[in-house]
Order: sequence, then structure tokens, then C-alpha cells
Amino acid sequence: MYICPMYSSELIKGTLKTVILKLLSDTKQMYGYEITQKVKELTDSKIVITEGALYPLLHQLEAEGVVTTETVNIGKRIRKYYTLTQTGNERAKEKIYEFADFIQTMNILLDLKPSV
Amino acid sequence: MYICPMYSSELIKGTLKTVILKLLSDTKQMYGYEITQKVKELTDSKIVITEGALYPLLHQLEAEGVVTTETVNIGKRIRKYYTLTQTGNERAKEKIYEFADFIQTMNILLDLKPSV
DNA sequence: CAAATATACATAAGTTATTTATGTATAAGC
DNA sequence: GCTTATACATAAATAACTTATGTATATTTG
Repeated sequence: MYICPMYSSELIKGTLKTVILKLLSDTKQMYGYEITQKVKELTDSKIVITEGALYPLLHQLEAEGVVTTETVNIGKRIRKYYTLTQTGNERAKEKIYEFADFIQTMNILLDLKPSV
Repeated sequence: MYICPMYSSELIKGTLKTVILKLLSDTKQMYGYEITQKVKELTDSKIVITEGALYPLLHQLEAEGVVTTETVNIGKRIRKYYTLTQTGNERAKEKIYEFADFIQTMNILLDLKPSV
């Protein structure tokens, strides 16, 4: 049986922000580790977000005012929940729309059928 | 009227190789400048390949044995035509398949309809 | 109950791939 | 004649990620 491996990193690069914004626009509040697990689960491990990529990006999004954070104590450990701001919601819509448009263009370029 | 600008470079990054391999698998022989123009035309200027990105990649593909080259004199100018090797044809199919698969996964992740 | 794995954050060095800038030169259009 | 288009090439700077490392608690498994 064929097991589809992870996509080449060059392909995944650049979609990270869009994916995170989408998840946050669906779930309101998520913490970093939760995001990595959700993406892994939804993509059957074809997209795996590493911590080194995720955390710096989340910090950047916070600095830009796209998300706000709330730190919660879970026993003696901490969790940092991220929530989209209004700006963040708009940004999420834009990025998702852009990607949908991009897919259309790539479908034409690569002669893929719309349903593929 | 809304004019869709170029996609963010982060989105385009990583699809360059796939796009070039696809064009070469369709047209057999193309030269660098021709590739940039074809992509610009097919994507309505939403994807524009810069020379600084294109030529190093073509040279790399040649070094890997994915393409062979033939230099032709056009008047006093030169053109360097690129042709896929057999390895190159396989590579092209793989990359195109990988991207099609990637799109499917992203459609699920981003809740896009298959036809979008 | 000890060890391994999972949860949960964070950052820094190294790598890779692009962008931007620069360079050379001929051909075509105005 | 000047500007734009054709046509190649490379190098420095930048951006973004991978890999590695660090800290620490919680849970599972043998």
C-alpha cells in the first residue's frame, strides 16, 4: 500500500500563516501545541508544523496585532491561548481567499481538473 | 473593477520548480525568457518569475540531470533551450502529482469546496 | 516505580531559496 | 536616438524555515 509522505517543505512553506489563521478563525482560541496536533491530524501527517516554525510566527502575529494572547496555568504548566483580533479575522479571510485564487491559477498552469 | 495583484511571494515560493517542469513536459523545448513570459501570460501576471530565481534553478536542474541544454544563435544573441531528460519527465510527473495531492489536503484544511 | 513518551513553551545557529541589484549585449519600436 | 524588449548571468542581501538545543511538567507503559 502506498503511504503518502509529507509534502516537500518547499511546498508547505508559505502556507503556514494561512493555515494558522484559518484554524483560529474556526476555533476562536487555540494554543500552539494544539495547532500542531490539529494540523497533523487533519492532514494525516502530510503537513507537520515544527515548533521552530510555529512559535516565532505566532509571536510575529501578536506583534502585528493579528492575535491576542492569554496565558493559562494547567497544573504547573502553562498554555498560551491565541485569539484573532478583528484585524486578524479580516487577515484570515484575505489569506484564505488569496490561496483559493492561487489554487485556481495553479490548476490552469498545471492542467489539473477543478475537482483534482 | 478589482484587479487581482500578484500572489504573495511566500505563496509562490516552492511552486517554481513544479511550474517549470510542467511547462517543459508540455512544450519539450523552451528557453528561460520564454518560460518567464509564458507563466506571466498564463497567470495574467499573478505569477511573475524573476531572472534571479529562474536561471539559478535552471542551472541546478541541469546539474541534476533533469534537463539538457542546447544553445542556439539568434542573430548575434544567444538562446539556451532546455529539454527534459527521461529522469526529468518522471520528476515532472511526481511534482505535479504531489502538488495536486497538496491542493486536496489544503482544500480540506481550509474548507474550500473542490471546485473553488 | 523508573523510563519513555507526550505535553508545552522558547530561542538560536545554520541552511536554503528567494529578492533585489547589477552587469553585459543585441533587437525592435517610436 | 532613446526607450523598451529580448536574453543571458551572477552576487549580495534578505527572509523563512529546519535542525538543534533548552527547560519543565504530565502521562503512559513495562
